[in-house]
Amino acid sequence: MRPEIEFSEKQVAIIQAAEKLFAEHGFDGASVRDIAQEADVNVAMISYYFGSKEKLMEAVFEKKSNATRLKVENLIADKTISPLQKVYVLIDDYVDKFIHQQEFHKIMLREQMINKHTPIAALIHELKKRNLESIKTLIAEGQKTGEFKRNIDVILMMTTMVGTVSQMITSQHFYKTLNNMEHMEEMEFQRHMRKRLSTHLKNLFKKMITNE
Amino acid sequence: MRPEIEFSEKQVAIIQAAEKLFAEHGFDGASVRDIAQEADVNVAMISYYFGSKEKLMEAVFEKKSNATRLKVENLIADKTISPLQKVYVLIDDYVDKFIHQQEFHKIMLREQMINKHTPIAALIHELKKRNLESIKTLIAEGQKTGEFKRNIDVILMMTTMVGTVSQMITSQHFYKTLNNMEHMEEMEFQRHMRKRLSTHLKNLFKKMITNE
DNA sequence: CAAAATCAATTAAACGTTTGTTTAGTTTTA
DNA sequence: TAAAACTAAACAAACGTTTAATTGATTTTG
Repeated sequence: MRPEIEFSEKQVAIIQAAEKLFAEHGFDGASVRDIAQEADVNVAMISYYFGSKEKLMEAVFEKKSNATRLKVENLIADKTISPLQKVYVLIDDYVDKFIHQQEFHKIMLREQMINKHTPIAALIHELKKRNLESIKTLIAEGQKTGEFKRNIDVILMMTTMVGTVSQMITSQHFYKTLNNMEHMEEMEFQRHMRKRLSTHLKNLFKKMITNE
Repeated sequence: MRPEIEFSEKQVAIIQAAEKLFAEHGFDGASVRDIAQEADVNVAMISYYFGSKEKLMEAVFEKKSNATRLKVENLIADKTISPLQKVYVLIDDYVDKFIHQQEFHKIMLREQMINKHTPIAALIHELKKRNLESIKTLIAEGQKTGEFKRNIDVILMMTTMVGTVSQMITSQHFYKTLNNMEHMEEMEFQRHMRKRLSTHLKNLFKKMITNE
């Protein structure tokens, strides 16, 4: 296990600025000069503290992935709701998170697209593996109670969930013009997308995993 | 309708080189110098003939999208197979194309991720809209024969198909290590992926669109 | 018909910009 | 006073694009 690293005030400012600008403009789109300006810090401080832009990205990602991991593990451990309800919460959480942090998730998608084994790809890998394990135990739980059927392909099930949401976000401009929603307020459109994605995925998952 | 443009020998060489290198290294990853070398042509010829790297990409994309459009339209018009079989063929074709031209499809994904209304995004947009129309008529056909049920959300259905395949390709390295397949031959792994994706999507679609 | 002019094709080289990073100092802190 | 924090400036590499000159072929002209 990695020891927790203490960050100074300026380091935190840099990480926050990076998180914001990476999320808004992507990894390549946010230059170190932009980030330094946003954090009100000299450009050289980024290399000084983090070594490189890439390492800075790792720090940002590590911060975010810890939160995600905890949330999923707490959901699985919850004894007050049924396995199917947990799956529904999982879907809603994922849809919400992706919609509200679109640009940041796009960075993750881009990073996974590269075949290179970058440190960031390794971190994403680690997070996904952990979450997949949690979800497998959740499915097993549902199978024990008889709610879920046998022979569920959990990996492809998750691939479909992540893929559907990603694709929806990725092609949202296409979706907008297709439904004459260009004029719609951004917030309203996000609510619409959230609802429609959630409904679609819950229907899909119910058919995939339950006995009728 | 756009008039067909005649390309000289060198222009064709450039387009082919670009198609190859874009597919192997992505848009940013393939420099104009690399492309010029591959086509055995001076760097300046790219700007001279196509105006810019971006415009070159448009030419490459346009060439490819014509083939796709024709294939889908021919499938829909086929009177020898049932609507459900057509959907299955559609799935297989899409899975195959994506698997065999992974890097090129990644370019399309990246291009759609950018919110900017680039000319390439517009071309993708156009192609997708056309294909979506074809598929809607296919679904309507199946509904008329009673094979398919009413109230099918075609847009989200396609989002799930495209998204699932994209996500599988995008995270294939993760998938490999998860199943201890790092050692597997690339061709064999592709066959495996193709089969598993195809099966999963056909199951999914059958449940989504048919009455039982 | 041959010479001259015109135009597209082609080239090597340079341009201008942007990028992440490093250097060589200076200031602050302990 | 020594180490850490911080800075302005320069650096080096890569990129897409443009320039200016040359070649080759085709057309115009005398």
